[in-house]
Amino acid sequence: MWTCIGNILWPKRVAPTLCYGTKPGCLLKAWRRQCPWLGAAQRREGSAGPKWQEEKSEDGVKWKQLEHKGPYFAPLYEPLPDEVHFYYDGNAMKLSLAAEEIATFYGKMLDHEYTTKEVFQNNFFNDWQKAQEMTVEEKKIIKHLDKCDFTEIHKYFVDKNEARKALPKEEKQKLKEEADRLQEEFGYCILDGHREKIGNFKTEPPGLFRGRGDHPKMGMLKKRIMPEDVIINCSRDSKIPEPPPGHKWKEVRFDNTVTWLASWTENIQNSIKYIMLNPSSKLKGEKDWQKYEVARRLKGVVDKIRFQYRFDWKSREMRKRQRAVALYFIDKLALRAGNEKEEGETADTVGCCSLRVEHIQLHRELDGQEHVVEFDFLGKDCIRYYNKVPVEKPVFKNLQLFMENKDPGDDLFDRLNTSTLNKHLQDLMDGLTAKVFRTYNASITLQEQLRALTSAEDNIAAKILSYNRANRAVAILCNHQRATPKTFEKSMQNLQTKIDAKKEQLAMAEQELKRAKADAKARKDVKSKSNVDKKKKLLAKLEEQLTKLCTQATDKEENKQVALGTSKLNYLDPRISVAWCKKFGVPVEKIYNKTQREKFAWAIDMADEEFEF
DNA sequence: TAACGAACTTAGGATTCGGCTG
DNA sequence: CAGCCGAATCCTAAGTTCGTTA
Repeated sequence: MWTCIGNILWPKRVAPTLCYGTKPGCLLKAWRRQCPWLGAAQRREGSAGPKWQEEKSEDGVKWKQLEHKGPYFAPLYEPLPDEVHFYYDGNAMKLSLAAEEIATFYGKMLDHEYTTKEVFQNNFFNDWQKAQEMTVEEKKIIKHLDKCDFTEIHKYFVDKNEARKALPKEEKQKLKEEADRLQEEFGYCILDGHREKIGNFKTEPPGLFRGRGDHPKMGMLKKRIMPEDVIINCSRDSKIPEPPPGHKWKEVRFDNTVTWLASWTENIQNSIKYIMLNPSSKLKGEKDWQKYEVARRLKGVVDKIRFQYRFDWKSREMRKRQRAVALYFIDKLALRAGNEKEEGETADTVGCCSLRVEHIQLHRELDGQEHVVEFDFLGKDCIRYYNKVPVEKPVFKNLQLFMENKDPGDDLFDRLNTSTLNKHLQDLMDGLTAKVFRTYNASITLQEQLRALTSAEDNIAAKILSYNRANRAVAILCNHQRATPKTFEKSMQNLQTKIDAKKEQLAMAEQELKRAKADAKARKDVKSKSNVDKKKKLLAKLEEQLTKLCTQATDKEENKQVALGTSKLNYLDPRISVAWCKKFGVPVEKIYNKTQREKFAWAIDMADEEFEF
């Protein structure tokens, strides 16, 4: 009934239908009822009775006990050796400690494209010149960035890196052991009696802010986090973490309605950063499970919702029409919700609700298709979304209406925002928000594609290729892109060389077969006949190897700019993959690596081959 | 109801690892 | 054994969502 994964007992094969159709909150309760270390086992020990369980199901409570060591702080800045100089206007200049540290941030990045951007340079220079970073004298001298010469600093760090790489084995081993020791000391916490891995146990080191895309704040100084900036969260009765010697925490609090262990406010966007648990933890696993259960509930009502929004395309109310068209995009194209963003604070990116007129173009007819919408905008992380989509006629007509008398920079959906959209979705299904559609459509697509692409008689390699294709279909739907790997051309060439070599071998084998056949015909003895068979077999083997290489090449080419990891990690119900593995005899290790197996431990244990999303 | 803040998930690029090859 | 390459891991930015406040 129960099974131990890592150091946690999980319910074995919780029937997925058990919680189907209930509120998200009920999932947790069902889990708790069945999870021994949350319920029965504790009671048996007599340490906690029903009262404990009651407390546990208290609204918003995430844990009962939390103990940890606090975050790890990287060592302070080490000044440059005397022979490494910074030059201003051709003259060597010894900088104050603070100013020098910031100079090294820039120097280290010299061969990065960032440092060629004007915004980056200006932001850096502005922050560098601030009083608390540069002394008055330094500020008097250092007036222009283009007179600053960081090349010696840059070289120093490049050399240092090389030296580290060239270190003898034992030295490297020592460094590794030290890192392991840190992981051991700071990398875990005790949550409700179980040792759980922390996701990010180090505070973020200082440096220059690297925003994505055209970020107005790129190059600004990201300050060093000190214990005095950090809030610790743990249980009241636990051993309170010790701040580093000579320091104090900003605050120690005991809030069991949140999941973070420590937090601080970051100085670029003034937002809060958190130390949280690793995805392998029960806390995160449970959350993940819930997420997919909500998506599965959407499966039950999605037809109704689709009918409803089609109906709303004809509504008298503009508000409703816009909502219905937006929802159609979110559903059909898996667009993100698209919150409004503060102008000038971040890069100019949009999602569905924040689309502007300039982001779409309408074509009554395009490439032989009717009512085509051409999307072209920058989404999350400044990744371009470009797509030409034939839409249903009422959608097309509505879009024309929404765009009437508007400037390119105006909102397409001017009567809509994410909050009103989500409010509406909440009415359609408990727990439904815009992002659930992405999860649902991703997972259902994987399931359908796997069904369509997998043949039971295929070998393992072919099955994995099918899996990757299904995975890729989802990644394309969700627009998960990556920069073409730097080594792509080269590795593609290598593969091509292999293919060519194989072809040559094949041609040779063919000739040999021909010769063997002729020989057999002439001699008509057993030996020459068996030789023909041998050559035939060799030929078949080579042919198989060639097709394998060719599929590999196709796979690689198709994957050039597609990132499979994001959907695998965040959108695909792992139980679909696990069930597929079991059904087709594919070892789960072929699909999930070690980290992924840890994250999806709950699903690997729970799903049998019958599982259906 | 808009603005803000908090908490959490999702994201791609950078860095490191580890196995293979010449 | 160095040097290369793809995979794994690390890193932290950038989203979504929801609750609170003015």
